[in-house]
Amino acid sequence: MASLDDVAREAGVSASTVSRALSRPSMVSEPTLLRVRAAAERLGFRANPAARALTTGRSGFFALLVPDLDNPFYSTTATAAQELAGRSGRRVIIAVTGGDADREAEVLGELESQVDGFALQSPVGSAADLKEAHRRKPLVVINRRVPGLTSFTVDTPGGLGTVYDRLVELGHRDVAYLAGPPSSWMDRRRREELVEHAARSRLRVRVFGPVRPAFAEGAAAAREIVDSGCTAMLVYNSLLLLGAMFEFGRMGVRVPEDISVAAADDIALADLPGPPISAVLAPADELGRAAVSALVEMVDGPAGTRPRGRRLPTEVRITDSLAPPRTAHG
Amino acid sequence: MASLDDVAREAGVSASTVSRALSRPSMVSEPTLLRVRAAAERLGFRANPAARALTTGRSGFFALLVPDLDNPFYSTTATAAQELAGRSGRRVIIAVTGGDADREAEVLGELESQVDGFALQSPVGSAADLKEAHRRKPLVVINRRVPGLTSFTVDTPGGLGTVYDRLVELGHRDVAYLAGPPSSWMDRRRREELVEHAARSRLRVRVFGPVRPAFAEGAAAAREIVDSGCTAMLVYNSLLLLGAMFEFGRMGVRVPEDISVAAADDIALADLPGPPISAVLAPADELGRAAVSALVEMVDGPAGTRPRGRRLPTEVRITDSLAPPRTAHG
DNA sequence: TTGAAAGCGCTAACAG
DNA sequence: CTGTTAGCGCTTTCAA
Repeated sequence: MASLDDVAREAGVSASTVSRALSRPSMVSEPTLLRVRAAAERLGFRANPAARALTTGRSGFFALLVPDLDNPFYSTTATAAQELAGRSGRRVIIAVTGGDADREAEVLGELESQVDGFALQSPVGSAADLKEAHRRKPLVVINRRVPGLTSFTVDTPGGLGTVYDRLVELGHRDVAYLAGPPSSWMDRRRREELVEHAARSRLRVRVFGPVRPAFAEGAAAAREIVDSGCTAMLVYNSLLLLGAMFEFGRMGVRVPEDISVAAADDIALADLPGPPISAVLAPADELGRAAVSALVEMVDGPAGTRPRGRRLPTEVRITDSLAPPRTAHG
Repeated sequence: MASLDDVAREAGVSASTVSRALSRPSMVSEPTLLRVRAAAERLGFRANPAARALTTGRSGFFALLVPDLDNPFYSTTATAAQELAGRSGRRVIIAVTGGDADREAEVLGELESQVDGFALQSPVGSAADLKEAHRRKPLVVINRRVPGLTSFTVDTPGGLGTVYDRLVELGHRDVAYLAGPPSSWMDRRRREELVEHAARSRLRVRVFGPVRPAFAEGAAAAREIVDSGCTAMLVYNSLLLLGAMFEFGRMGVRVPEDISVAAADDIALADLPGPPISAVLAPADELGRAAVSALVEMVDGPAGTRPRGRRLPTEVRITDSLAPPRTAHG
């Protein structure tokens, strides 16, 4: 593997000139620049990242902590984050925490010296712990709002509100909500919104779950929800909804004739054949990109830079998967 | 952040002694060891990975290249690989290639100087390119067999054979195979097996697809398969099968009364309510762990060590999702 | 068993 | 604009 010195020799300049030419081209004269580049090219030079990290104190890595990779919402965020980071020559280390607070803290500690910043997807640790971690390294939070930290969330509760309104309009009174993991900040927010809506309308909401956001869990909950007599079902995420609808199919329960359905995100719901399903569309990829941009700002900007977080808007897709309740037909 | 020197001062020894105590404890006397450990503990010392990498030439990172993270088979492999690597203080960098050969090569190049070895999940590059990459860094292949490289595969074709046999026994003659991505080596192997089986029995096999292994694609293919008159359906993976069954539910097609089904892996099929579904169970997590162990061997062993690859056995689960064809009933 | 010293490959003052 | 000089924090001979 060619080193900086090899390139310097090849180009007939000093090592520092090569270093400058390659990382701050504007500090070098045109002809030198070209000569260095040519030499580097010829030798197939690639800067040793460890050496660079040692001098600069920056590794070029960001860590993205995710509860799991099976949830397509997370894997979408992760893929997008990685893609954007790659454009500026950085890499994203994805670490799976299992949604466990201890594991999360552990990973944070282990990675602290290896990365330039952290993005935490739906972290479960206490706000105090997260802020403490942020004192040591730039850190942004995804899918949860932590005062004092740059947070990126999606306005899913607002979107759900729109869906509730539509259900009221259609004449539903008994609505099921199939809840996601209890440790999820977003699920809490969604339930709050739901309770609020229920309070100011004739809507009765029955909460089912909480469950892990997996296909099989949605399927497992389907019968109970149907038996409860609810005429509409809102679901924590699309994976659960698909699972529930899968079971509806086997049970002979029809959508929307027998039950109206909508989910809180639409990963995997897209491109489904047949009539589209109502959903609150959350830009999972946008979330990943926003987190990375913020981290880049924090790392490149003056120390202590703390970019504003954002709440990304959702798109509410209301389709014929919402219909008047059976009893309302007569 | 405390450095080795800080610990040395705190413990009243030299930096080299601290280094030895922490990485090769047997080279240090008992009392010194204890003193050093205590000092390190007190200061919360963590070795700077960049410095260590610079001297040793090893980063402690492995790279795992995966086509995508949405496929639960891959995310399972990745999670297991990461978990096992963590136990020996190593990390796995997951890089998403999109199943694109150019991207795969690019990532291989970019990461070459950052990692100690590569694990390639279902790589699409030519065997020559993979071998070339292996000359530069330890490399193992998952889900594809490349002569001359340590490869870990699963005997899914063999498992599928068992399923075919059962279908023949039950009296099926027209079987559908919903194929996965054409670039997939495993899909090719499965189709070969299928053709072979068809040749030596009365089984007629119709191939549908190829499709991306996604839920929606399975759903999209369902109608065509039913309309084809096939009485049984084998599917590239469980995600596709779930999608197809989802659509069957909406169409009123019953399993197994109207069509028998089985899939080539069972991620996401497990824990489903109702009667279990026939599947060739592939140990995705075992694959990830095998790859990491092999890499560890290669890195720790003498240069040029090349552990034997393995073909992991599958478990064939045959259930009532396979039944005699409708026409056979009379 | 321990310490001193050199050096991994790069960047960043500091002169010139 | 370019070269010289010091390290970054660790591991590893080599001597003691």
